[in-house]
Formats: sequence, C-alpha cells, structure tokens
Amino acid sequence: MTAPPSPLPDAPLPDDAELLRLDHQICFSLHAAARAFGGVYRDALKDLGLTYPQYLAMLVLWEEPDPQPVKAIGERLRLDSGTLSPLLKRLEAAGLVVRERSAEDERSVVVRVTDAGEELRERALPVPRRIVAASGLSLQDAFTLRGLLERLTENLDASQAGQAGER
Amino acid sequence: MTAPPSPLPDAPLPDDAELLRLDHQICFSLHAAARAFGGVYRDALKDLGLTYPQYLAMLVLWEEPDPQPVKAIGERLRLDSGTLSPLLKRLEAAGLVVRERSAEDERSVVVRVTDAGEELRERALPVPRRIVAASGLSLQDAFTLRGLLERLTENLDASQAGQAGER
DNA sequence: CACGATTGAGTTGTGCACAATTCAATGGGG
DNA sequence: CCCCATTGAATTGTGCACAACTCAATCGTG
Repeated sequence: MTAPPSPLPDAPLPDDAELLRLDHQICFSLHAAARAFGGVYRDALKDLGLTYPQYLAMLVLWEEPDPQPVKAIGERLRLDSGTLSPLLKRLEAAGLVVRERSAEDERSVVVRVTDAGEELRERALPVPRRIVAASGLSLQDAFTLRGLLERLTENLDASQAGQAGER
Repeated sequence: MTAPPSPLPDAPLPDDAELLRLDHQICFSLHAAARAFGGVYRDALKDLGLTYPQYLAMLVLWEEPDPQPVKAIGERLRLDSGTLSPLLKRLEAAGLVVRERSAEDERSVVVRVTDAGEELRERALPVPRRIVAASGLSLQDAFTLRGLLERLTENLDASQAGQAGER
C-alpha cells in the first residue's frame, strides 16, 4: 500500500544505472538461491526417490490425514493442473499415493497417501534438518528472509494481477 | 488460511517440529518468490519476445562490447551447456546473436550480439524499472534480501560440494 | 612426437512450469 | 426444465534445468 513515489524531488536518487544493477543482482540472486536449494534437496531426497516438487506435494498430503483434492494441493503449492497432473501420476506410479474420483463431485479427483507413502514419511523426517544445516542461516536470519520473500511475492502477485485482468 | 502455530512469546522453543515447519516455509517462500518473479518478467518481456532466462543471457552479453564464449556466459549464470546451448540457439534463430567457433580455440564458441540484439537493448531499458516497482521493496529491504540470498546460496553450494565429490 | 587426459559444446532423456485447449460434471437463470 | 456458463482435471506444446553421454580440439607428459 505504502508506495513512496518520490518523497524527495532531488533526493540522493540512485540513478537509473544503479537501480537497474541492483535489480539485476536481486533477480540473479533469487534465481541462484532457488536453484542452489534445488540442488541440496536433490541430494537429500535422492535416497527417497523423490524430486523436490514431489517432496513439496507429499508434505502437503502428509499435513492432513484425509485425502485432498488436486485443486487444494494446487492452491497450496500455487501450481496448476498442467504441472500437478503428471507429477501426481508419477507419485501414483511410485505407489506413494492413489488418485480417485470424488463421490460427491465427479469432476474432482482426491489424492490419498498409501501405506508406502506413510512409511516414506518416516524416512523423510531427517531431511529438513539437513537442509537447515546446509542453509547455515540463524533462526533470526531465516525469519527475516522468509518475511521479505513473502512480502516480495505478495507485491509481485498483486502487480501482476493488476497488470492482467483488472476489473 | 495459514494459522501461525504458536504466537505465544513464552514458548518460542524451536523444537524439531518448529524447525521443520520453518524450513518448509522458507523453501516454499523461495520457490514461490522465484516463480512470482518469473511471472512478472514474463509480462514485462512479452513484447520483446524474450523469456526470463533469455533476458538474463542477453544482460550478460550486453554488459560487454566483445563477443563472449559460451563457457563465460555459463559461469556468469551458473548454467551448463545443456541449458545454454538450446537457449542460445533460440536467440540466434531470433536474430539477436550469432555463434561462431573461436579462431584461437576451435573447441570454444563465442556469442556476438547482432545489430538487432543491440536495438532490442534499447527497448529493454525500461524493463528493470517495472520490476523494481512491482517488487515494492525499499532499497534498504532490497539490499538486505540480496545479502541474505547470496549468503544462503554460498552456504548451500558449499554444503553440496562437500557432500558430493570430495576426494 | 605420440598418446592419454582434459576441456568445451552439443545431444539425449527426465522432470518441472505454464499457456492454451479439451472435456465432462456441475450449477444457475430464463 | 433446459440451456449455457463455470469449474476441475487432463492434455498438448514450448521452454528451462540438470544428469549423463558423445565428440572433437587441446594440452601435458613421457
């Protein structure tokens, strides 16, 4: 909401080149950090036979005892069916989940974790510890980072929404 | 929505479950932020006919007047030839760059920006401004974020390197 | 000089992300 | 009640990311 447009007309305005440079470095850093995270998760999850996005999907499913509709998983992970459908099919092929049409609404497909999927959960428990250790951030920094990232995402999403449909 | 687990200031003890939750939210946030960034760039770059990674590659090429070897671009972006080769081929097909074998080292391929590529640079100038605006972060926050991300990436990379080859 | 190791691009195969489309099930308004 | 807009999944097509591999050019050492 608070968008400081230009409080100081002749402020120590970082000139264009400076702004652009900073921007580039942030998108670079974010890109690099996301991929570095992916690499560490790749190593940590190799033994479990999961990819990072598959792991995220399993986390969502493990969170609740009841089967969850594909729609709900997509909203949680901010992914659409084009990404989730094949991913869930691979999880089903691995025997970790089953997908079945909902009885109440035949359009909906609910995903249930199998016994094998629950067993995998046990083996996945030590994973986050490894990641936290690898990140090397203090709790304080982690909180700061998470807060900034969430604010950033919120802003970016709002900006994009305003850009597209709009009313 | 997401109900913060324990807002009690009295029991901030980060037991395992707490740590794991935090970790998950950070990887979630990072993932989400990276994709939100991608979405905003997608909009901003649509008119230029560039994808976000293609834009990053062009930024590297625009930075220096001389043609740059594929190797150097890959080191700058932390991408390997498996990703860069097809990407650069698409940029070449779009007429923005040309790739030619280096005279000194026949193994190396250098990438040169064409006149059309230089013209595109002019049209790309306003893009970063839009991104900075969309991010809605103050300069202060942007610096903090960049610092945390770089430290995070460094730690993750180091951890992964120690994990893998190592003798 | 010769030969084996290394280097730099490229190719292949798998999986993620997203736009656009398809299709059946559902639900609301005339 | 019927038609039609909406919804939820899935499919198709493009592009990125990475591992594993191929192949030619280069380098180093005997």
